Amino acid sequence: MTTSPHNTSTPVVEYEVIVNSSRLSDVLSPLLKARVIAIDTETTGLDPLSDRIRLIQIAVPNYPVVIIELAAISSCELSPLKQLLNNNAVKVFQNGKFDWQVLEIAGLRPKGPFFDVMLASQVLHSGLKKDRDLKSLALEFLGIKLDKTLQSSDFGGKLTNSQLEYAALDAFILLKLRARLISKLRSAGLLETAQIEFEAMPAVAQMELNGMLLDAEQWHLVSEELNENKQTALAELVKAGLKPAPSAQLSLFPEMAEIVNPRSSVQVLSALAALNIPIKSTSKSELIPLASQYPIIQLLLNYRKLASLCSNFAEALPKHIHPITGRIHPSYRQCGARSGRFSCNKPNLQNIPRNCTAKGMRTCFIAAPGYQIIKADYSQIELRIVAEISGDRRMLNAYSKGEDLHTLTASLITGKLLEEVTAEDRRIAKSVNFGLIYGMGAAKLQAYAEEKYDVILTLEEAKEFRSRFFQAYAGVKRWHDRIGKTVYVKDIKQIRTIGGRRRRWAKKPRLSELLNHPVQGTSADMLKVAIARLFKLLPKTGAKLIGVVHDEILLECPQTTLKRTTRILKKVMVEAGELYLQQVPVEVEVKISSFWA
DNA sequence: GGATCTAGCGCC
DNA sequence: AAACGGCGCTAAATCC
Repeated sequence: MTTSPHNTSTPVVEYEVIVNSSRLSDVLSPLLKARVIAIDTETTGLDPLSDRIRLIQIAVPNYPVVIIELAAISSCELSPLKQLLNNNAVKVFQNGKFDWQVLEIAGLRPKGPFFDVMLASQVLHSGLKKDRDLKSLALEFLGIKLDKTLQSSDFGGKLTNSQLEYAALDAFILLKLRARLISKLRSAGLLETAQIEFEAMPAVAQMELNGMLLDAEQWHLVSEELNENKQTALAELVKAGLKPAPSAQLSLFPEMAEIVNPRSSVQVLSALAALNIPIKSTSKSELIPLASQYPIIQLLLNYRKLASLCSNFAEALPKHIHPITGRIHPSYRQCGARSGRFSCNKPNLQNIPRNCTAKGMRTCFIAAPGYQIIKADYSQIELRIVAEISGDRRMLNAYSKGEDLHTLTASLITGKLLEEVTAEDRRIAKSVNFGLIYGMGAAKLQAYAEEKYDVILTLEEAKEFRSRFFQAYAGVKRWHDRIGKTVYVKDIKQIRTIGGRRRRWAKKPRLSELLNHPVQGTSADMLKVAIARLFKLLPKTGAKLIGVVHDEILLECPQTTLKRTTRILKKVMVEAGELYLQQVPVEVEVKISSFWA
């Protein structure tokens, strides 16, 4: 076998194909003693809910790879396999989330501890652009060239020898990769971070299978409301005088000359120029300051927002309802963001609008009959982490006394007493707090406050609030200065969270990125630890993990266990937070409802 | 004509 | 001296 890092030829792997149950038992029994087993599956497709396993490949050091033709074994004779998947050996996967899902559905749920070579490599070079498919990993870490042309070949019919060789090699290579990755992770101080990922993996896999239930009728009503509003907005826009600028090209097609597409920045730019409204771009930040002066600008912003809501959400989501389960099963990538945060797609349920219609879009996600949705989120977690990392005395003090930090900031930047702070002052303070912790400048703060919090500040006010913020929170200022030196003096290109999760940069990072990672990443670490622990505790409650949104966990819980489940959820989340926050209390807010509240 | 990039929207 | 960060999706624009 040729697997030295310098030899780039594809190694040849011994294997045996198992097509009957008596041989299955014989072949698997010596493997039961192994400490580490690598597992790969070949399936009839990529949807765990509708496709099936064709092959299960199992690789153990010093044994030929076992390739099990699953269909050839009757389900009552799978016990040797179940025994192996359920023992205490480390199970090595590439993108184990998928294998876990197909095995779970086949009644073959594997038991940890797990090692996922994809997650391990993502933890290792988080922030750098690297491919994470098995072929790339084999080449990068082992110097082995894999031929993946067979991966997309048809595993549904009669299998060729080269398909079997490919399948065997895929499993075998995982053992080599794990060994190499462990030593890389250890020397980078990333074993603990990788462990968090591995333990969260089955929770994520189960969460995807669980999915969320969308009330299609309510959704339809919301869509209609939005669509009507959009049509009205368009009519108003035309009435206000949005029409194409005269141009030679359009005059050739008079029937097109009457309509401007408000979503086309090119057309809008020339149309507004014809109305003598001077803009360089059609971006929101450029338009907002002009909205009070020109009514048409406000109408344009209004239309664009509605059009985007219609196409992005109203029309898109129902297409994702799964024909088998009737639920929406998005895909979560646990190392999707460079910070260690989750990303979510197909569809992205992490950016469903909150308050865009009378009824709301999130409220259309409902619990199944007999269930309720429990939503729990970490309270102001990023600010708490900033307090912990910066060691700012005033922030630490405020949080330890259970004070409201936004009100405190409002008092500090306006000079008012705490009890004199108005709702408006507090909104200003929120924008100041969230904006300035990562070093936002005064001009951007001004725009940000208006866009997100409906607060109008002059540039002078924004400057003043900015300087008062850093005076009031001198520890935060010192933290910024300290990290700033590491960029500009020490030229560092990596930084870590409290738990040690690393982010790297290929080129010089921006200060704001260096400030951000330890905060966002620590919050992600907490969430992952929490869902990993929940995965072990939830089965006895009958509750299911159905979603995560950065600092929020969503469970669908039987009515009968609501109290107990809520207690467990809260406890697990607080304890996960306390692993990282020593100086700041961790608070979790819970809401229970029949829908996503 | 299809693939890719950009702008602008949503979320934490 | 100046500086928010992290995502995904759709439609329009642009590239090849």
